[in-house]
Amino acid sequence: MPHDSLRRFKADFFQALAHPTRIAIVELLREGELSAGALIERLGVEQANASQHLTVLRSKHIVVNRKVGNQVFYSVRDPLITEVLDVMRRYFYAHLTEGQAMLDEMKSEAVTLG
Amino acid sequence: MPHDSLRRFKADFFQALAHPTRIAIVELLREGELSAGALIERLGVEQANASQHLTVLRSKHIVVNRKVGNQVFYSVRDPLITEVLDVMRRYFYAHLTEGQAMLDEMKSEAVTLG
DNA sequence: ATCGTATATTCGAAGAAGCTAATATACAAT
DNA sequence: ATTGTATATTAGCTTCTTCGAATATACGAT
Repeated sequence: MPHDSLRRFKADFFQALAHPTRIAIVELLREGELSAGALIERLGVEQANASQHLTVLRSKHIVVNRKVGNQVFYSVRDPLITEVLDVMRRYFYAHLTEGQAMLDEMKSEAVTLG
Repeated sequence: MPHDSLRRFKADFFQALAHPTRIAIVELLREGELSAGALIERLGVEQANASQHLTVLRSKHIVVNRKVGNQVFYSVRDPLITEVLDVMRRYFYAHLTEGQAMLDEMKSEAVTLG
């Protein structure tokens, strides 16, 4: 099959986003960088677990980090990623009759994110 | 954590695309519907395997199918999905210094897909 | 040097996803 | 009714993912 290594690359990217916590991380970083600690607090998951998810996102170059003293600040590497999620938002919105509970969440999210 | 079921939904969607063969399927269906047989031939994978991947895409409503006699024709359900992949293409193109072999593939793919 | 805080890594268990081979279903044609 | 073709499903195995608990590293403060 041609284009195969390219498709592996694409699949890896999708795989990186294929977890609710990792989506939450990217969405939290929407407005700018946050420390690992701040992320963990907002995510409400185990420290080790969050760190593992950050490792996944880092390894696929979806987020980047910089160290400041004791802390590590994360941010999304490329605004295109946020844009991808925005296009997807339209998609999800168009098809959310397939899960009514989420529609309500979606509306309040719309208020938050504009 | 709020928005969580929505994020599960999104994650499921990404998960559905997190495999090279399934990406290939969606890309093959770009120009219109194809029978399962035609897909399998172009994919060059085991019949059962392709069928399983189609089941995954169907279960996440990414593709739909219609039966015609003996055959089953698949198509992408919503053009937005193709659009998502197009935005991603820009993303991949912007970051493909991380895998040089793919850049060449990408260029020939650009010829094919315009 | 020691202690505390922030973050990362490793390990082992549990579950999910993927593959192939085999079997099943559905329809067409004879 | 039987046979052939197209597609789907199941079973068993292997590999990948995720998690929490424990441990390690890095840095700052005392």
